[in-house]
Amino acid sequence: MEKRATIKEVAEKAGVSKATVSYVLNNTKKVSESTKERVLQAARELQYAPDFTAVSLTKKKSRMIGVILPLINESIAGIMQENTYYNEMISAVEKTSRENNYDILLAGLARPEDYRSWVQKRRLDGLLFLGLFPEGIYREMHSMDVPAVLIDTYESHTENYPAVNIDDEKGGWLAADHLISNGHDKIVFLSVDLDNPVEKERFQGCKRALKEAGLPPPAVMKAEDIHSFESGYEAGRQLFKEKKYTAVISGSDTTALGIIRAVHDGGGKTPEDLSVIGFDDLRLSRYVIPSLTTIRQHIEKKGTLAAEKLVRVMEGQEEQPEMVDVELIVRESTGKR
Amino acid sequence: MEKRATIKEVAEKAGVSKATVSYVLNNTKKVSESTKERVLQAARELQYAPDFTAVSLTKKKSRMIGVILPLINESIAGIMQENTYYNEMISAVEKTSRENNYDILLAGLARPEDYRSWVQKRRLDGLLFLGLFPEGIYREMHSMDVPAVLIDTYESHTENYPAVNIDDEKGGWLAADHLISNGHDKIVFLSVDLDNPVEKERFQGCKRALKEAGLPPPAVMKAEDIHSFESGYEAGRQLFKEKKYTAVISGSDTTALGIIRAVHDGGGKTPEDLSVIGFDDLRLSRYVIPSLTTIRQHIEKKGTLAAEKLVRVMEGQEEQPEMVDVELIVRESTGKR
DNA sequence: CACTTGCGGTGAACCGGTTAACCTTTCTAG
DNA sequence: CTAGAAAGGTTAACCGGTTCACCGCAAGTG
Repeated sequence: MEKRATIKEVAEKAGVSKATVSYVLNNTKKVSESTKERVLQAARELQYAPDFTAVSLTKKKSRMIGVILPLINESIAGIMQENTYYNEMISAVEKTSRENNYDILLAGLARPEDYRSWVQKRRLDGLLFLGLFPEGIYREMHSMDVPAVLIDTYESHTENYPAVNIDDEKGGWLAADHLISNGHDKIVFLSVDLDNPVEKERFQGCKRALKEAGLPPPAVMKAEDIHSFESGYEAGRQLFKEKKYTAVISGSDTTALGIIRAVHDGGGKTPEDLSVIGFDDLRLSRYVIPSLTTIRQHIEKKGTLAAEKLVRVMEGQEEQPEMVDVELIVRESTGKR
Repeated sequence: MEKRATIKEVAEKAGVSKATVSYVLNNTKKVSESTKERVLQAARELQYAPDFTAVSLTKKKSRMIGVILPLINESIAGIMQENTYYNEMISAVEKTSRENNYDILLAGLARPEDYRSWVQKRRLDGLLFLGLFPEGIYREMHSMDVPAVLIDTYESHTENYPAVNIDDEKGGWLAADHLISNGHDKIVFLSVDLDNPVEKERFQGCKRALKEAGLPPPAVMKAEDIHSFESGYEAGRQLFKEKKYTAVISGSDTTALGIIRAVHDGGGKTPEDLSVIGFDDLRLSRYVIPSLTTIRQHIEKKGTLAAEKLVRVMEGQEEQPEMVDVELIVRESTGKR
């Protein structure tokens, strides 16, 4: 229908040159009040909005930031469908970005080389990595000199990118300490991979708590992944069958829910048969039955902080890593031994 | 660090003109095998990826689609954090889009005029509306002739945009019928606004089921919104206090969870004290305790369908509305009267 | 009164691609 | 042997903005 108006049309309508229109709209050079008014009027009437693809070309800034999510089965669906952690994060990021006039592009990318070409193609001004990615990626990104902020990653991998973390060690400690003070001594730590820095930190925290209580390090049980209900369910089934432990520390609330369900299906009860402690404190965690004892991390705050940090980095400022505090939230899924 | 390579550099390196490079890369004109090889080689070595902002400018296509979410409190957070329905949808959309070489831009827009300028600024090739928006928006969009596909909206509003729906009437019917055949006759329908076409359809379905069973139309109870745990909790609290009804039909699984929790907190049990039936069948619905009886809509399928439809519309094809089937999933949150 | 200065504005190059029009060579056919 | 077509490239205009260099004119200066 209507064609979008261009700057040329606005210029003609206002009887000035393209340059003047640009100066007026960007407030980037002195223009007399009267012409300014004429230009603005014309722009308004034509419903003019500058074409960012053209602007990006000259300014070399797209005002878009890429938000990169981990893939499960070649798709971000795995993560977004199962674990609302990411959703809470994304919404916070979207909000902060919009407030700073950035649009966000959402993607899960498969092959490392896709990252580079994505950034190049879209001229992304910055990148937000949600979670841990293969190490090579960061180096690759670094070599193209694109601002980035990392969430939930540790220094060993970051190539000096600023990161936003939580205090995972403390989280692990809080979880273990809570269980210990409820009389548990047969505690198991559910883990996908203790080499993952996040899990490693949490595990360190657990160990420290147990040590402080004069107990040996916790047992470790392998899980398929840290995000899904199903992997929790599977773990829960085994734990309930073996009956070797009285408490389990799970990597996420989502997984905790799976464990609890498995215990239930096996005929057991939470926390009577198995105390379960989650991680994250998702929205739903206070509503499920039993509600989840969990380590709360302020997800929204983390997302906001990361986005703000990215904005500053894109503006050329130096930024330091930041650590968000965690907190133990005691609810119904854990109990006295 | 490294500057991104431009087509000019590739051309020089390969000893040909910019045009030739473009022809080779887009396979849009005959070029001899030998030159083609040289060009590809040069492109590879320089890690060249065409700049989409430049491409968009000439082709007048950005290969980006905008995904628009409803706002709660000026942010999409409200919806993404509470109700995973949207997340499941978005992931499906992202996947399908990527497969078709489109990137997605995520946004919740506040004022109607923002939509227009957003589309213009970003040169969006198409729009996906998730949910119902103020009527004026669609007209506005229509006037700019941008392809769009609507999800969960009904004709009265759509200005002839193709839409992807579920059979809400049937959903309502299935829910009511299930309850009736379990002996319930004091059923309440939880609703935000019966003028909302989605809710209206579901309510129609309920009424039909009750009528077919020789019962009067169901009572209606007002809820704050259809998406949040909290609005369910509030409703549940009241319902349990009044004890006038034996079963409630909720607008979403999220809300259902809130209801169940409220009953629990009041000292009651689900389904013994109140049968609760949800809508959506989210991932978590089979894991919570009690697991939710619900009307399943294949969310992922809906998202995929909608994205595919949008791709076709953007390619100039005519498209018809589509309706996805729903299905009753019986679990633990409903029981015999 | 001639000479700078400042104001308000314009022209044109440029960003990085695409593509229509055109130009050489070489091949084919009459 | 020559006209015409096909093959393989190149040139240059264009997309819609931004911005640098420059320009005309009125006001200020010595």
